[in-house]
Amino acid sequence: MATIKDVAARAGVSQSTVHYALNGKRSISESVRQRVIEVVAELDYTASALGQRMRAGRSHSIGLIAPQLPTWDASTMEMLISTNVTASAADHTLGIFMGQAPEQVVQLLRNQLVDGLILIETTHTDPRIEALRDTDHPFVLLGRTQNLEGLTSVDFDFEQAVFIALEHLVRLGHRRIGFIAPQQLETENWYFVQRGFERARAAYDFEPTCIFEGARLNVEDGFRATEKLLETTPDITAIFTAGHSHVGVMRALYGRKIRIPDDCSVIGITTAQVADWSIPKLTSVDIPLVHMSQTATKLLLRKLNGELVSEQILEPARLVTRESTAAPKRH
Amino acid sequence: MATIKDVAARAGVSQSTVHYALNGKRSISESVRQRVIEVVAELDYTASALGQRMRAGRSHSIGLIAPQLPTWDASTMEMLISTNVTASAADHTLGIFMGQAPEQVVQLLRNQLVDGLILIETTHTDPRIEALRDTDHPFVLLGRTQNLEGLTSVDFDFEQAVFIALEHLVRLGHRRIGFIAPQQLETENWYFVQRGFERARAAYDFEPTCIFEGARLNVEDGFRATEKLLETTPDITAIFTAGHSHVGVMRALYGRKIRIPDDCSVIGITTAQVADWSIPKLTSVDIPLVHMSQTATKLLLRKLNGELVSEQILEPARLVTRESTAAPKRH
DNA sequence: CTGTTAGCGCTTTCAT
DNA sequence: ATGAAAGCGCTAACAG
Repeated sequence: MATIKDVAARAGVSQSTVHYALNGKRSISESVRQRVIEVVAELDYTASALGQRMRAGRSHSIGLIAPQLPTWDASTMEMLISTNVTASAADHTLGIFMGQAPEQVVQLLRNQLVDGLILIETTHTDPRIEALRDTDHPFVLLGRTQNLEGLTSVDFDFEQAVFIALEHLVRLGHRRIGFIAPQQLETENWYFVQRGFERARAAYDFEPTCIFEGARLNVEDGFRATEKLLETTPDITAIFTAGHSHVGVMRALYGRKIRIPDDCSVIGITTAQVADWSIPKLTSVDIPLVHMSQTATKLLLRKLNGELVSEQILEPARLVTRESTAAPKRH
Repeated sequence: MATIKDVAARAGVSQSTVHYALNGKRSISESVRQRVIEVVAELDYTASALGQRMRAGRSHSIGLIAPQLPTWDASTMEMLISTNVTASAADHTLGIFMGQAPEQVVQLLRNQLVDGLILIETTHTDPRIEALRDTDHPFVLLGRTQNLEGLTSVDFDFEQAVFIALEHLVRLGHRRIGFIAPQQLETENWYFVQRGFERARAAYDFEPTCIFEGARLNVEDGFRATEKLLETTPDITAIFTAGHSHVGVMRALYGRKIRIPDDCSVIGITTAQVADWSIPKLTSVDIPLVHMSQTATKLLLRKLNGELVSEQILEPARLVTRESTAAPKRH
């Protein structure tokens, strides 16, 4: 591989001349510029990113930190792609780091493997965050934590999401509602889900049957929870759920020949892409995960440029009515 | 951030002494070693990966090249995680690059952004491969292409997979079989799927109804295909499908109150994780994608270490019987 | 057992 | 308008 030195030698000019001829940061006579361009083509020269990054003292890559080997689903994928695209557009590489101990996470920054971090699946008291808090390394939360003082975060308003989902069902006329949620008590989200539920309980008159199933809401969990639900309370007219689990919920309903939404409505909290995927399409409080990931990445990139960003962004919840909810049929 | 220079100065020794004290590649008196360790702790020194990589002339990262913004599903995620874990274990970062033009792909290697590449979703005549063929940059295909001469690849035996899936159905006694496949005629896989189908046709006596739906097999495509299938040939007793689409297939069957496997068997080609996810669990020719990704990554890492690897690995197809297939009921 | 020095490829300051 | 030289942080060859 040809280096800038080779080009300089062959063109009979200095390294800096080659550099400036290619970058236009100072004036170069047209003849010299032409000669340089020529030699660059001849030797098939490309500036080494390694050298550039070395010189700049920045690795030009950012790390996405997941606490453990994730059972990632389609929506996590959306987040990953969005983050990657945003980082790429700003000439940054995205590295994914899973299951690292908090000290290892800090180490990534200290040895300049990455310039900054995006933390996902944050918890109420997150050891990663505590480890990073005192350092002045740039990082952004995609999620929230107990004490956001001085931190930068992007999260979805889960409390409001749960509230308006239940509100939607109540306003359609539903009174007996199945509430399916995971037992991920440690996550920060769970706290807000509970709050949203309590607020809806206080504001509206309905009878929930709560089923707590699984640590994360996947298809199987949704199925099992619905089976339990229908055993306990066969007369429910609507089911609330979240994540990817509505697929399992619908499967269980189909299996018992309960039509959606005619006999039972289903409402969820998930991304538009996942909601559109189910049959019938899921009425959902859509999490704008692509947008949120993009926002988080952009905030981090601003930090990397030396801006002092300290912003807590809470993405508002909006209901999107699709095909899975309707008024309950009167007896 | 403290550098090796700082440590050397503070400890009153030379840089190389610090270096060797920390790496043990040459003998150091115990007293000096202790002193160095001490200062390292004091200054909180960590070797910069940037400097190391610069010096070594290797970026220590590998690129995963997807031809376009993918509509990735759970199985792609498995591949991604497996690749990442394997690369991490060998101290390499994984970068994901999507939708790059062939020249840009080569550029990644030329400017030393990555040391090697893993290409996924390869096609019969793949411009990325043609662009890379003449260069001596290390890369590995996760998939196949028309001319594998001199290339390194890891792929699944789709031809055999289709054959044994159909064989399984025929041996159970099925004769009227729905065959659902995507119209991804350009991919290399498709070619082998066709061959497997033809071979089964030649070997066994059954009447297929073929439905070609969608460019990639997702849930919605599977649903639509099954609806078509049941309109055309309501008396089928089994359905063959692939990818993630069996979820849609099952949904359509549920909707028509057709029981699985009692009234209709469903067989697929997908990963074990995805197969276990459905209800009932899918009988499937499992693609060992995690293992394949690991193999591909390890092959690439060997190439990066200068080994001359040129291996075409074809992972054998094995059927895993789960809950979605049974003998057809006699009339 | 330890120190000196060169050099990876680049950018930028300083000098002409 | 151009060149010379320094230096980012590291490793390793060479020299004691």
